[in-house]
Amino acid sequence: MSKPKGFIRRTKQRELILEVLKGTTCHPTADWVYEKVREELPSISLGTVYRNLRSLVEAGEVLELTFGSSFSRFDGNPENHYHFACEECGQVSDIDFPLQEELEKRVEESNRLKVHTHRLEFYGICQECLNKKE
Amino acid sequence: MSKPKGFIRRTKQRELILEVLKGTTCHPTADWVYEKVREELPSISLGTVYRNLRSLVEAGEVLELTFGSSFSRFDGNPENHYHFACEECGQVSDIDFPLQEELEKRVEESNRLKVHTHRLEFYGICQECLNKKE
DNA sequence: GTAATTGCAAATAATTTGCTGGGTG
DNA sequence: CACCCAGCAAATTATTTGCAATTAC
Repeated sequence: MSKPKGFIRRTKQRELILEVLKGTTCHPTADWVYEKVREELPSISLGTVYRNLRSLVEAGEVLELTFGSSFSRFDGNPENHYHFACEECGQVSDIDFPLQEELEKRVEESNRLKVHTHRLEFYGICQECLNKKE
Repeated sequence: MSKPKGFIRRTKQRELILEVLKGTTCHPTADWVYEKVREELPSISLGTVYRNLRSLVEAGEVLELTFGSSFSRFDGNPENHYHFACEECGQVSDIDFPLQEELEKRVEESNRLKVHTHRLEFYGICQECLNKKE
């Protein structure tokens, strides 16, 4: 019991991946990281990059942001509103929360860009799953 | 030039898809919509569902939310912070904006659930792309 | 030594696309 | 009757996984 359960061994590959991530302000895709690390360590495989990114995210050392189109969910209400995603059962539900229009204005003021819309969502455990747990 | 450019023809398939979406509070995946519409119209194909969802989103009649894992971007900073995604060039950048911790509390209070974290991002045109346009 | 980790390649999973015939405006 | 759109299947894209060899601790 000396090693914590999710013990992560330190390898050249993992160190390089983390170094690349810490050393860039762009928010790279897995593939970009792969190409970058390959400059140092040409033999690394894409699978290794994916596996390490996953474990780094699980270890809380790296943030993952999902964009793009996969695993989309659709909502018949086209007005902007906010969502809650349960980390336990995967359900996504609308939440009753007023639209924060002023956030967009504040972002436009402090950063020089044009905001069209924003997306806000919360992650946690839904009521049903909370009930099941006790 | 009488018809608007992105003219959308009305078909049985599209009507059914929209009806299914408007008639549910869950936030279905494309596949769920497919199964549901198939109860009415067994001959519909999954490709048609995808194509229609896409055009409905483009027409602004439906919201698309992306969850899950595809097209992830990674961030070496594991602290929660907010992002801006440029709809023109696709770049994702950090924005300088204070963390709104109190949002989580407010959601927990008005809805009975446990919030672990939240995600807030803004979409629009970045400064560089704005400059290019004029 | 042993268990985590690697590289490689094949497998998945969600979504998109080419084609050809059919239905809408 | 032109052209958008359907169905079908094959193609893409991002990501995951099985396996045998390797390496960190």
